Amino acid sequence: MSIKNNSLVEIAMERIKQHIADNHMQPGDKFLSEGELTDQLQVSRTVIREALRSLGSLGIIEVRKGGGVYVSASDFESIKRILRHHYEVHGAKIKELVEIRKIIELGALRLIIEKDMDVDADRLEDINKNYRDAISKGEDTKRHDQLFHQHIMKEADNQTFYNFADVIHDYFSLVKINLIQDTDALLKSYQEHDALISALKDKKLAEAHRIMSEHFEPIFQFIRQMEVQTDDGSN
Amino acid sequence: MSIKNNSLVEIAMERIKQHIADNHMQPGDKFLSEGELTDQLQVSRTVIREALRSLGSLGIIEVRKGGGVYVSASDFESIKRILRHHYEVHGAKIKELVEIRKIIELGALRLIIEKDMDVDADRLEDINKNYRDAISKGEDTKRHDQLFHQHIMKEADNQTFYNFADVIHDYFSLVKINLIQDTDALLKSYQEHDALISALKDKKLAEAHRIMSEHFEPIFQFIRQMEVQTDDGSN
DNA sequence: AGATATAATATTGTCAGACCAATTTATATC
DNA sequence: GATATAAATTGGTCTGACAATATTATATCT
Repeated sequence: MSIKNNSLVEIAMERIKQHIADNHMQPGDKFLSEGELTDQLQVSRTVIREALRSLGSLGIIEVRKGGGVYVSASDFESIKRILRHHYEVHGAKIKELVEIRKIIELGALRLIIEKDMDVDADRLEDINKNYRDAISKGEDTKRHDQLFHQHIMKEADNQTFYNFADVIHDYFSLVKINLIQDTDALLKSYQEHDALISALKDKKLAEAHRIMSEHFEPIFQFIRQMEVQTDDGSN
Repeated sequence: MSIKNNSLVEIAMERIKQHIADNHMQPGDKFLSEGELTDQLQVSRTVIREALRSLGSLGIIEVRKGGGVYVSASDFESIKRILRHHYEVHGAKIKELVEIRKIIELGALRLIIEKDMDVDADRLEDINKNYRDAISKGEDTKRHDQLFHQHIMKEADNQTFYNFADVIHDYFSLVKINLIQDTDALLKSYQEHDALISALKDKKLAEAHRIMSEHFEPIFQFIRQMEVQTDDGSN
């Protein structure tokens, strides 16, 4: 409150946010139109439009041409956009991102087991079977692998955690990695998934952690190789 | 690329971002003015202004009245802003956030020990001594506690991880928790810090994890109490 | 009466021009 | 060469207009 917003646009943004919060508006609810806002806030349409445009790009509201203004579904799409731009301009340190992903996945296992959640083992095994089929048929395996890990995240029963993990994953997916895995490596990956499911069923945290750590080894090894090749001090 | 941007504003935003990325512009660099942009992109000033306003709120550029447009410092300040908005409008689930913080801190310990980093034990002990002094003097202890944990994050030698941890911490700090700790609890916290330093020096991961988990217990206990009190189904 | 097509209205998108406010740059003065 | 003043640049806000799209009301037909 003690912050003085110089521009009318910032004041308008604040007022609009306040209106959403005060009225406990939910995602999808229809908001005031530009005209109603100009009347209520007593500023020009220019100001209202810039405020709405900003809030739109922040993922707070959604403006539909001809349709009006709506409270936005509050996923973290705008955060992903920022990180995408950040990556395009400044790049990313792949090793750091993989370390983060490992921490997140280990964390998910911990949440599941410490909170004594019963995982949907059937679903996980189903996903993993599709993974194995894709491997043997030589199809695209990446999708199935991602689905497996994504589903583990979901089992952690923590929506905020899941959202952040999703943001990290989106950030990580920008990095193009040329890690080619042969069939043996893929089968090993499949077996690790399987062992992971067992460990989760038996609620053995240390075991699950050990398997997951092992599961991350190939990519760390790949990174180490890349670092040796390009030891020119860039990054 | 295949995404069709309907509005001119979105196209303009894309072009502007592209210009920053292509020219490898650094934070602080002067960008094109509104006039120059209207000339180059051949759209009205309205469109340019809404695009710049959006990019400004995303933390990609900074617009100074009378001074021009500048490439913004690219830390994660804008992400924090989004989460603040998100919190103001939709609130946050404190339990989920604490779980995330625990995962992050455990992850930091893992990084330090697995990467065989030698922690700056002197610095950590120094910080912790100040923490103890504040406790005995009845001063504000929170700052010292935060400093300790923040410094552990830094020791993990992963800037991206540190940035994300900082974002989470900022998000968490929005939640007002009325957790009053008496001197005994605070002293226990201090001793755990001390034990943590020892475990890090000796590179005992399991031990460090055990202590950190114990360190998080009081707040989890507090949350459980709150949940019992307000079991009316709201969140 | 109910479904359907059409017209009217509401709402957002873009444009142009004007003026104010703040900053930056150029100029004049000491 | 330093300083004060004037001019030019640049962003902030307002107004009015028209286009594009979506929603709502109306008329029409079965």
